[in-house]
Amino acid sequence: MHVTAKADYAVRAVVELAGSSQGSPRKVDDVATAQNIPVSFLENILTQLRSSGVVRSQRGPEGGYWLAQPADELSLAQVIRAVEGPLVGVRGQRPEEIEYSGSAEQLQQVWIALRANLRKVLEEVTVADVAGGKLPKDVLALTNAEEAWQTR
Amino acid sequence: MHVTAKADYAVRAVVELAGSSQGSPRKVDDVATAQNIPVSFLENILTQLRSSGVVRSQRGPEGGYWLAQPADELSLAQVIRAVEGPLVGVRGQRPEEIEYSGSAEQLQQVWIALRANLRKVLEEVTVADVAGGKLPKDVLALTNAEEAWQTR
DNA sequence: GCAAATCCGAGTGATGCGGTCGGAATGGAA
DNA sequence: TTCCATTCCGACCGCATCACTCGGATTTGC
Repeated sequence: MHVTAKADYAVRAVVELAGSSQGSPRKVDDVATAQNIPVSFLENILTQLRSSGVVRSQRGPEGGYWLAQPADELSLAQVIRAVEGPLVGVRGQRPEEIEYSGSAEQLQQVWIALRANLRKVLEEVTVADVAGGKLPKDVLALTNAEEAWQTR
Repeated sequence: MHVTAKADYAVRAVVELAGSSQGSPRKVDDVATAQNIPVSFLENILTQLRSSGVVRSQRGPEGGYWLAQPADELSLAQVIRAVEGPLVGVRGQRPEEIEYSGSAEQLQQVWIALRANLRKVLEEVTVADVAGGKLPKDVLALTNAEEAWQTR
């Protein structure tokens, strides 16, 4: 259950792009320094985001990157999938592919439920939500229960 | 967002233990063949589970492993934490430890919300639930929405 | 004392993570 | 047409983690 640096960077980069003026593209160096991300790694990530259709790019001077869609139509799930693949995997397989036998049979449903609850957050929250500082209220409700902040 | 083989094996092993008679301990080889887990790896895992207090053990002939607590008081979260550490990490840190600045500031709350929703499943489902094939109804509700089984 | 089991730590091959680097292609301006 | 800023692309690299294995040492029951 680990969010990689790449996924974290990807989301932050996209959020940063959402905060820019729509007219002109944003340079990699800009985004990198704004979000404190290693430049050449970010270059890498943005290329991946482009080939997944999340961002567009322009070469040459005055070039750079911008969002391919309006920020309020782009979910965090889309961004993360673009760089990490499937949201959740169990031993490298998707939850619906794995099979258990015997007393652990119900386990598959647990993983499915897990993924469903992950999606509830990541599919709903858009890049615009994060950039604008206004998360959906049911997501916010999850963070308000103070036990949510406890370590365990 | 990846569930490792170790975590999967740990849960299955514990579920298998829950399905045994309470009187006598269960041998590693038994559990391994029942759940199709590599024996020496499982040995490893059970040792970890024991040092976390999830299972107890007995050495010598007639020895083996059994649950340290009633199966209906043991959550999947406890088992997973015993072998994997914290349930969710972002770039190796816990969600409440990381700090963002600028336009990505709200991201921390997203990760917190994510974890909260993960916990909703893993803290609630007990080993007894899985072994008995009766998951809590709100967890089951998550799997009933047919979109839960879709790939995306 | 013997045999059956757990205990324990070290080791191992493959894979992925978190980047870096060197150029090639592209586009705008002079 | 010639710079030069920028993206594009693939290769590479060190390190950690993953998924295991192995060889004994220790405990326990008979």
